[in-house]
Amino acid sequence: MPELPEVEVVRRGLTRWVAHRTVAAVEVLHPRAVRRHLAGGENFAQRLAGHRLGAPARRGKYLWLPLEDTDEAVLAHLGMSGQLLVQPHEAPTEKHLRIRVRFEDALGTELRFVDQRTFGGLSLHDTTPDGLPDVIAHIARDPLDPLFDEEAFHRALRRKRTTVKRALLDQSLISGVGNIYADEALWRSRLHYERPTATLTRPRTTELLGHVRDVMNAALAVGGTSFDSLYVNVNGESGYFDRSLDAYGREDLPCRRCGTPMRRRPWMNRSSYFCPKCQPAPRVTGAPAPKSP
DNA sequence: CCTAGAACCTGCGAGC
DNA sequence: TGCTCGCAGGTTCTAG
Repeated sequence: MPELPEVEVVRRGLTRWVAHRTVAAVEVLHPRAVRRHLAGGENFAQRLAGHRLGAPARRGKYLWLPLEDTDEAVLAHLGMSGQLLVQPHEAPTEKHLRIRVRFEDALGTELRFVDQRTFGGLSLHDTTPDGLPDVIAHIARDPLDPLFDEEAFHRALRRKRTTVKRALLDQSLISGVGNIYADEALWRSRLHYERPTATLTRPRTTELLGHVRDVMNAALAVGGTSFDSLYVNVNGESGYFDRSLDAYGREDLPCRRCGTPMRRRPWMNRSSYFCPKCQPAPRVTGAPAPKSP
């Protein structure tokens, strides 16, 4: 499941293999893969052809390739199963190939968007003066962004009446964190996923953010090794970081800190993994805090 | 306005 | 063997 580190690995791959190449033709093989491009697949293909792609950028789980001669960018989101692959023309067509991008040069490779579950997609958008595609203006900076506003994040946590894992997954507060790294950072912080955000002190927020950054950087360091010359490895499922996970997927296995069996709880149509001893449930779950003095 | 929960989608593995 | 069902989950939409 691609979260920030996996998307960053893809961005680096695109920087090396796709940046500064000129699009010759685009083939859209599944309409859902361009559903964010409201004018449709044909329009997407036509407007991309003939343009040179710039250096890929990323915010959270979104990445985009600016067009070098206009104020537009190709926006990509991998959803849960999306892959951006650089393949030789002659490579067999993947079962779930959704979009193919051919280039004018003679390098012999093309860019493929492959996506089994079709939650991801590509689209073309105008960019704001700071280079951000306009449709992701609501996405917060991610914790690896030097301009991430930690103080504003903490104030938002204090203001909201929600729980800490919900907040970590709220891309308008902090971007790039998904279910896996949320559970990892919470385990490292010894915080239960249902801890009300309004109870977090400033040092606790700082500690939590530190763990979010640490676990993402650790995954990123490992992810960098898993890609070879013709293949932009985006497959979150193959899981090079799997062996380093302390919480996610470890139901009934001993906590790596205290040995207590880890637990899994259904949570928002997915799962939360945690240590019942290191991460005790908050005493007042869901009790509304007094709003005015 | 704010928050919680459902819907979207497909393949895989477990259980019968 | 072949079927059903639960599960995986990021984002967006809707209901309350």
